[in-house]
Amino acid sequence: MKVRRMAASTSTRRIPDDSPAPRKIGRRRDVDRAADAEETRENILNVATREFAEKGLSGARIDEIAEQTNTSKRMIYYYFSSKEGLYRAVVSREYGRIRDAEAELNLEEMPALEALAQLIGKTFDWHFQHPDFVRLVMNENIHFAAHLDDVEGIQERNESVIATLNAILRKGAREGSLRTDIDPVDLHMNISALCFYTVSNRYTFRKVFGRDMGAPGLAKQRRDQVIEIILNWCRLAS
Amino acid sequence: MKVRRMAASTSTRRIPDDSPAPRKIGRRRDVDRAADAEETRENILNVATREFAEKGLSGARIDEIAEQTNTSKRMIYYYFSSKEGLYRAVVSREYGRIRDAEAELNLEEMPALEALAQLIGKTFDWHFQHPDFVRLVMNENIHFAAHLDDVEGIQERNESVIATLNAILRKGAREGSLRTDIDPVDLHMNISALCFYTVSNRYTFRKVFGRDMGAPGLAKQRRDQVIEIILNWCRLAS
Amino acid sequence: MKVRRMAASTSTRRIPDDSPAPRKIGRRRDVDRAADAEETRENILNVATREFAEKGLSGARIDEIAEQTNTSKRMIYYYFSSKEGLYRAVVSREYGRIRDAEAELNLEEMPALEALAQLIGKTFDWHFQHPDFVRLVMNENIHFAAHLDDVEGIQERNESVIATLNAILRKGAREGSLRTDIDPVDLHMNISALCFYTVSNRYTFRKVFGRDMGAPGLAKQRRDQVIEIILNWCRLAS
Amino acid sequence: MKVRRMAASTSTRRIPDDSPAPRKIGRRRDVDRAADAEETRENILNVATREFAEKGLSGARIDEIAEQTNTSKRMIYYYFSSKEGLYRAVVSREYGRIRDAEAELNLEEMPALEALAQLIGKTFDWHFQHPDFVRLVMNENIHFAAHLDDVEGIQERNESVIATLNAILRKGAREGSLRTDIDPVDLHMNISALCFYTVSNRYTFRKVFGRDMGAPGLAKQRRDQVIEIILNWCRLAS
DNA sequence: TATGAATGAGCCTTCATTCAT
DNA sequence: TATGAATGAAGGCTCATTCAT
Repeated sequence: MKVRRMAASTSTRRIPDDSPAPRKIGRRRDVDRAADAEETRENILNVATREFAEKGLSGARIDEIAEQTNTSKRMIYYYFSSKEGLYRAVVSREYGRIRDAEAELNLEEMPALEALAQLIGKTFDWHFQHPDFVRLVMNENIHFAAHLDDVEGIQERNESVIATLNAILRKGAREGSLRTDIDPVDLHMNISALCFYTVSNRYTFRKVFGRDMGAPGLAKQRRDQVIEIILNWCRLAS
Repeated sequence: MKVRRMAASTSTRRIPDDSPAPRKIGRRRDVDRAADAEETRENILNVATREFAEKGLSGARIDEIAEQTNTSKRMIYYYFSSKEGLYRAVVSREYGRIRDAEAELNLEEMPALEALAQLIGKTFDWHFQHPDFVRLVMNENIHFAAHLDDVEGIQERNESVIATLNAILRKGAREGSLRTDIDPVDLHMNISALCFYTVSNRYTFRKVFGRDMGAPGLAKQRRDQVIEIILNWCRLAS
Repeated sequence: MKVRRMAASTSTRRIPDDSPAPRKIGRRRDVDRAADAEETRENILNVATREFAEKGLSGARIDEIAEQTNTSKRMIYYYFSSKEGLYRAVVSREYGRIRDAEAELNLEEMPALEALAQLIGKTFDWHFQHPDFVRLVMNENIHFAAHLDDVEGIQERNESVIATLNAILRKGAREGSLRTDIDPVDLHMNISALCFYTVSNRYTFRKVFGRDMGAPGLAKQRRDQVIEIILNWCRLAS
Repeated sequence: MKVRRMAASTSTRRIPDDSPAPRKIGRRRDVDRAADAEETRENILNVATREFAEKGLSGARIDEIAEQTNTSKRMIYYYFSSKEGLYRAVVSREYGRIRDAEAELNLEEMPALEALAQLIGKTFDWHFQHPDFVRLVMNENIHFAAHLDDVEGIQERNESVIATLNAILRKGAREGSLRTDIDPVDLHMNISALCFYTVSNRYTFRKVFGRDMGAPGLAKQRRDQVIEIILNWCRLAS
């Protein structure tokens, strides 16, 4: 006997992002179980990432997550033990994905100013393309970052940005193009602030000031402005 | 008040802020009912502001709010109709409180650069002293600012900052101290971003980079830095 | 401080009937208090009759009744003590209104068959014009007529119909126009059944059989048919 | 079952009817789960039918229904989504049960008058034995038949009565025993009215006229009278 | 590994009723 | 008499989680 399906009415304000769409593929027969298991886990995580990003930890519903999944609710508990466990896994994975972008930039070969500009631009783009990550970070701050404890290697991984910025700053010092009294963590903080806010506060800012920072047209301008602000701050007045 | 006791008080990570503590005062006899009613409303709003800021819309519990109140759960519905109605009232009031600070500054009498510096500092201080507001704004963005529609006069009130900034920019132009190609909304956006992020992302930033942007010692330095960054951006290179 | 008014959204399927519309008249100053009191009572009863007829005893809301009244909720309790007390007063008054119509007919001067036809027609019309009464009677039967105990003189008043029918039957016997083996209570029961059902089961019958017994056009035909059925039953085959 | 105990069992005026008593049987081991599910559904429906018939939609309490059930309140929502959903299912099922009785009668083989008499008698008996159905129909009319929309095949199923009556009328025409100007829907309406009213208005009629139409002794007489009235109406005067 | 059925605890909300002025 | 504020009790409904197969 089928129970009437609830209206579900998921939010209509979905904004586009690059999260991989949860695939509803059929079971393959010629692949071993382990692959299936990994696939199931990924499938659950993808769906959960969206839900948690959109509704927050307490707003998300296990039932709704399960429904969008290839598998059943039971599997969520099998793999992640609890709602919070799933949330933690989502946050953990999302944090793990950050900071892979800078590696591709070959910053060492550029002058410091250009390297810095490139890095800022890349950071801006990354935030802009990952609103779900931004939302998850907001959620984490609302929960006082309580679920960030056991994310393996999170500090190490993030320290690579600081190292990169430090290298740029030192090269700028050698070149005489950048100030020498700038702390790399401060630098990262300010870059982050300008990039993060553009995505995180998009909705309230639009309602209050009538300007949509996420509108495609404005994004390019905003990107340039962020670069300009940071560069103006770091540049050595000549 | 005989309310069912909740499972556990989860609010162990409270950070201090300046929200007025809900007063548990006795009934005054020489004051008419209307005053009591207003007092009851205020009392509920104060408690609810804390709870919603700390747990979010779906995370907050009406029972827990009622328990910290002078009145009963029933009165919450009497005055605010629903949980969302209460949340809306909280957000509305909180947004109404912003932008009262700048008026005290007498910016007109200062040179543009100093006026701008003062305004930035004031904005920084305001965010720093109102973490609950910052958290509520984060919540609103998570909900796509869905509850900001009927906040009366929200745009008008906030436009006053833009007007103030515009006045400063024009005076700076006359003085020859500030660039003439800066849009006041952009200016506000960047000031906000740097101030807001300092409070909003405090917890994740501390976990990931080991630096507590909200620590009393660092706040002063951060304040100066934000001023410096914005000023460097706006200042006319001489 | 005004509490936001609820949507109220009262049913839109109201069918027209002749219940006196609750008057929202201003207070008259030259009339004594007693008259005002009686007026208030009447006002409340009129509103309550509608609400109870439309929603039933448990479906009706004291708040909604009070809102449509000239006075406040407190007055309902002042005059009627409780929701059930109000319901009882409504039922009582409604039952008191029935059986006033036949008196106007001057049945004594007609031949039995015509008198009977007139009485049936009048009964049909009365039901047709008082759907709220019909609905209240349905409600009472759902509650096993538990609130009909203390309606003063209810039996006496209703016995007058039986007496009238008895008179007609006896005249019919003398005339040789009506059967002599018909019990007046049975007769009333059958007349009532045919008239009552036309109004009471209007909605389900329409949904199930596609025919609206309450449609203006059909009512006249139905009236004639009811008369025909009863007359055919009572008439002495000649 | 550990459900909060309700204030008082108000169901002291229960009248006997033939609804199947909710079975409190133990779990069978050799039957698959699906059967249990169906059983649970049936169990809930049986209890709910009684409660809704007795108290109406708004008067019935989900808690009280759950308490009389083999399962918990939660399961009611699992299977029926809401109180109204449960009510709808009850009404739907109850309407689905009607009109199964006539099939057993072999009316085709009888003369028209006898067939009609048998059908009326059967209809009377059916109403008499299903007071809960009658009460539910009263409730539905109080709600303007709002919940009868999605009862699948309700019109088709009920049209079979009309078809049966039509067949009888045509045979009567051929035989010269019945009038030819009688509409089958009208015929059904009048039969229904007399049968329905006998059950539906039992309680008010008893209070007002002192005669209990549902008393075992009177029922037989009433049955015959209803047959007589309809037959007298339809019979071709010879 | 997988799934439909089941559950206890508790959450949001409503209602008839009363109080203070 | 009249009114806005207040209330206890309970009512409908939801959620994360587990069980039986």
